[in-house]
Amino acid sequence: MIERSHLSILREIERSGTLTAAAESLHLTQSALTHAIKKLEQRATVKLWNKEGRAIRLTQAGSYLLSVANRLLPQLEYADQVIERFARGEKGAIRIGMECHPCYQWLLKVVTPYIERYPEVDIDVKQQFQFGGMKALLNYDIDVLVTPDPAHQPGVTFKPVLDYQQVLAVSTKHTLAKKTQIDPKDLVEEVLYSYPVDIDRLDIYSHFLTPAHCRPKEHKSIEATDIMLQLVAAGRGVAALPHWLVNEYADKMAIKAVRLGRTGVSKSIYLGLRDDDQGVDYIQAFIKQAEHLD
Amino acid sequence: MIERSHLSILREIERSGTLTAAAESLHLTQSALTHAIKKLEQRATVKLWNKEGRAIRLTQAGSYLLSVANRLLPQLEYADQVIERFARGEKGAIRIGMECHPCYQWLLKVVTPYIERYPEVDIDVKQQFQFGGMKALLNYDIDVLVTPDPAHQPGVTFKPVLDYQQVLAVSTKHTLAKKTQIDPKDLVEEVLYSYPVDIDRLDIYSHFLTPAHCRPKEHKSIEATDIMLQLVAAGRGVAALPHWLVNEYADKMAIKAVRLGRTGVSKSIYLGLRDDDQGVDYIQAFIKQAEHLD
DNA sequence: AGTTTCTATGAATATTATTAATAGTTAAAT
DNA sequence: ATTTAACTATTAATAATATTCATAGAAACT
Repeated sequence: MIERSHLSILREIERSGTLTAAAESLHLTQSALTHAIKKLEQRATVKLWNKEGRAIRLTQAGSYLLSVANRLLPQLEYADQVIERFARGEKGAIRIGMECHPCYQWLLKVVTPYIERYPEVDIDVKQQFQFGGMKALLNYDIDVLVTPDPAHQPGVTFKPVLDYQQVLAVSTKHTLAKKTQIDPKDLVEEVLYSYPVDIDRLDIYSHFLTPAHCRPKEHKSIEATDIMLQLVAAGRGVAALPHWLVNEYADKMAIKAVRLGRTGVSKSIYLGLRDDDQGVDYIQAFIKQAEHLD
Repeated sequence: MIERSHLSILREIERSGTLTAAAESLHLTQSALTHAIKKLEQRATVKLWNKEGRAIRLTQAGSYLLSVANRLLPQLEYADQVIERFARGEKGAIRIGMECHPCYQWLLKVVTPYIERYPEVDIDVKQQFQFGGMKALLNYDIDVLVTPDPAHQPGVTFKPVLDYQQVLAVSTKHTLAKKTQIDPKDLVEEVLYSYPVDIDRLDIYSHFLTPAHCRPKEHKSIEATDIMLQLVAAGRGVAALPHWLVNEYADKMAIKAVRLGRTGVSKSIYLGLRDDDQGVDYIQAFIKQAEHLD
């Protein structure tokens, strides 16, 4: 069994030419090195060096092993380095699962500064899960779950990272644009756009319309935020979205954000992660980055 | 420092799924394995596995190391095999130095059966040495020296492998072809062909002409045996060569071998090798092959 | 609940690696 | 030819490491 130490010895003896010098740079005594090569040759039952006086010269078998050493040692040394970076929490991968459509815009603001500080951490964002975000997390398909609905579950911890108001995005020319607040009944004659998710997971229903027993004239779902807001700007309908998202688009499009109800609809975004990963540096750093972004 | 054993552990745990089973196939107790992975993780200060109940699952760092294991272990295992073959004397290389021009034909007859029995041994034949064959041997430029002149030197041993008569090759139409033996004075009117080496290393001089104070009318040197014998067949001259070599060509060409002097000129070919290599199986086998070829 | 299977742990032991001390070689220097 | 300095080998002692034993604690299965 060729061990790493054997390869190191081969390489170092060849590099330095004498056992004494090689022992020195291997942080061994000359005696230890002599013992080591003796044992190696005995176990392999093959001579690796011919000793001529004090000169030492590789046999054919030794030359072969030296070539193995020169090929494999650098790879092992690189692996050491990589593991060290893992250990220092510098290296890794975060697979982020998104269970919250508009959060993508927000996530970008977290990720952008993060990847500058942790260039060795790979970021991967997934938006589709076969059995829901929580399952994906528990099944190690993702490492961080971005969601507005924290579900309690042993082994997973959620942290709120963003509080915001859900507002109604309307065209600046829309009659509702003049109001300071929207009442549920204001929407009964409107076309409402939303992302394609279940109605009971839409806050505009669960926290606003349904309690008031109202519903919009029509409800259309659409995936892309840009297009949704284009349609809103064109007066084709309204959409309930985070205020920061609407404000961002308000510069470029003829849209406006109006508060929902008298007190507004408050929401939070949570990051969920496995307790396993609590101690992982670069994940901690990611959470921190997200928390300090209000 | 990632050791080979660590990589083996990584791979085996992943392969078998449980520590107990992995320990078994690593020829360890479960306890030893548990201790080993604990120590590994401690030294690297990085978790390589997450234990969930009795299930075990690689962390990112662990997955990385596993990929290293899958890449490097096969190479180490192959190296083990190669070293074993070296140890059994099956594998190696013989660099043969030729100091004897006509011996090349003879060498072929040794090498041909040899390489069938030792397919893993590389054969290399060198004909030119900067400082002579002995120096080449001592300097590890060659491993075996084929020579008619064994020179005593500590560290090198010569073995005779072929005894033969040096004969005169003449055209079948030549007047000398009718003689049963050649006298030195027969050559004073002849053109003598030889290989391009020093005259004092040519037996026809040292053992035949010079003792009789004779010399040929003309002496021409030529490298290629075939062409030399073509010229002899054409009656352009005569050449002193081993009898077996002349006999071999006598089938195809109009040449004949005639004994030199009353008793003939006897020669031997020797194989020289370093005492170092005395114990090397495949070299021993080569010598044997050469010896049993008379 | 009981049983089996797996993992973790501490202490004892066995194995292996390393050293110190020293003698023996070799090559170079005088 | 002797001396010196540098290197290698060897033995016995010691240190470091790996492995086991015995056992307890979890988790999965019946």
